[in-house]
Amino acid sequence: MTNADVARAFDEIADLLEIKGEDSFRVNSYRRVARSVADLAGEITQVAQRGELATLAGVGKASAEKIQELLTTGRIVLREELAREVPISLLELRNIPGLGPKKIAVLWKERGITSLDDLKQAIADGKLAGLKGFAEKSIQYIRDGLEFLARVAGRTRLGVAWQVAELCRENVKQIPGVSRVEHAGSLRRGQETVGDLDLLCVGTDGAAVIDAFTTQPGVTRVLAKGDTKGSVLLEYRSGREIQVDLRVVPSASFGAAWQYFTGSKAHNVRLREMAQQRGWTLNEYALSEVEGGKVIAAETEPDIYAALGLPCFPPELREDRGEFELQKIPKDLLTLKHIRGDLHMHTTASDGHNSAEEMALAAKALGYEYICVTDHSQSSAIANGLKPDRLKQHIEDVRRVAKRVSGITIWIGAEVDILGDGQLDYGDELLAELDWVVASVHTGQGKDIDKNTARTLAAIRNPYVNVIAHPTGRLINRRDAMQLDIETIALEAAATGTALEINASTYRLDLKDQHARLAHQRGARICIDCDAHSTDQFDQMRFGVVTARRAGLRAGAVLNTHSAEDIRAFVAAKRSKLAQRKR
DNA sequence: GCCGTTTTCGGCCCGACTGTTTTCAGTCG
Repeated sequence: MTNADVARAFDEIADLLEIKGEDSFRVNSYRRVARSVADLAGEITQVAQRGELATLAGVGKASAEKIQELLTTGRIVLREELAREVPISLLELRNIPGLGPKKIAVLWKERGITSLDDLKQAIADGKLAGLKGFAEKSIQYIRDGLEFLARVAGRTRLGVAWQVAELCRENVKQIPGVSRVEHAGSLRRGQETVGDLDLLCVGTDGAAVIDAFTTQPGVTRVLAKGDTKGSVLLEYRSGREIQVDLRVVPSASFGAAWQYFTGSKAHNVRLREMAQQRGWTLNEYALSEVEGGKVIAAETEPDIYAALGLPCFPPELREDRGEFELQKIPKDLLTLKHIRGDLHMHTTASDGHNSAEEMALAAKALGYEYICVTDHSQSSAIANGLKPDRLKQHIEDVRRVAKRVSGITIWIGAEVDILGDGQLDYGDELLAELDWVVASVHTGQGKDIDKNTARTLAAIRNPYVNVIAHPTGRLINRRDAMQLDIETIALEAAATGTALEINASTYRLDLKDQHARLAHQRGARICIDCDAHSTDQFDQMRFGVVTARRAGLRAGAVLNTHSAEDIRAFVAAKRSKLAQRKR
């Protein structure tokens, strides 16, 4: 049973209670438990074994018992009782924009609708006529929503969302009277996927700005349009749409609005509670006194946080995952500027699109001090992996490039497959000729957590392996992470002097934020790499950095913020240490 | 259902927009 399974069960209970019309505070407490478990870096099963369930935020005695019940029996009696009262298939309807628990309850109780198909049929048959709260416009809205669901499945990857948001920002900047435009929402917080895009702007004539916004190229539907807020569906690629919201706010309250719309929701709830304790209220316009409405702070985010006695949290940390316990934000929290090189990339020798020289020149142009070329090993046949003789030739080729290109250190390494039994795809003698070795699992990711963990541990113990790349192997929106005991892996990585990667490809972002945080806490060094297959993919480093910031990593914790000398020393230390151990 | 340097009971964040409303409920973020 995974953390996600447990979280889903609690979310379902919350959904069912909500449709049933249960007290919203009770509903919220189940959602809180779901989020707490989903955010957990370790395994919920292990927390349960240690008897520490009730120490999780939002988990009290009753919830702890239900988690335990789920882990031992595979079911929660309350959930099954609810499922007997409320058809579980009703939950599908929650994905339709505009349908919340109340309206779903009406559809169910008044018309016997229990599923998406029921709903489509009822609309087609005109059965919703005369239903309270469902006039013609609402029905059309639901019709559109059903279509939207069919077209847009799920959340958009950060990398894609970022590009669309930048385009949108440029469009809004061009609107007359607009003096400032910023990203907000989960995009600004650097979440790995985003549901919609939030933009914030200062403009002289709100209605005119929203008017221009809702008629920009690519808009397929206007969801809302007022004097200060507009919401549209934007087609950014044929058949792919994303919702974009724009708010127009006064410059004097920009900070309050930016803070508010950046979220996260949970972070803001905590903040407003703190305001309340001081007799203040916080909304998107200002932090102000409840009595009389005197404004305490509004213009900038730091003003607002400072008034509440808090440091101005970087957006990436605003998730209510413990940031409020921080006294101050470390000055050296990782930024893109700290990154001095990239140690995982591919060239035309395997499945990349550029030569080693082209990659080196592109990296040099970014100001990098070093790179390592790491093409695929022989088992990755689809990726044109190198057999030993080809690798030997490749080593010579890259060494020649290294001599030819000045101003950047060019190392030769390999991304070596970790085979099913934990053995590596090249023998130690060949690995010893490389400057740096990336090891990763590409095939046979099974369901057995112990097996997966043992396989990776075996690779970590090889004296030549310097980093485990994309440790869980997930592909966002495509393939789940392989079950892995990250804590054990991190401890062994720390003990052996092996780094764990944050793969910055926006398909991966692996380790993810919470895993990176745990790995760092257990002493493992983190290395952030783009896994670039072409020169333009170096720009994904920003997303790796954002992920590291969400993990709270300071520059020093990340290996490739250090000098080339330090990297060499890191490699040498492991080789000599494990060689001694063998003796 | 959770939680507590004002509390073990009584609270639990806030506003815009929409549609169907004669004054507001529901949804959303």
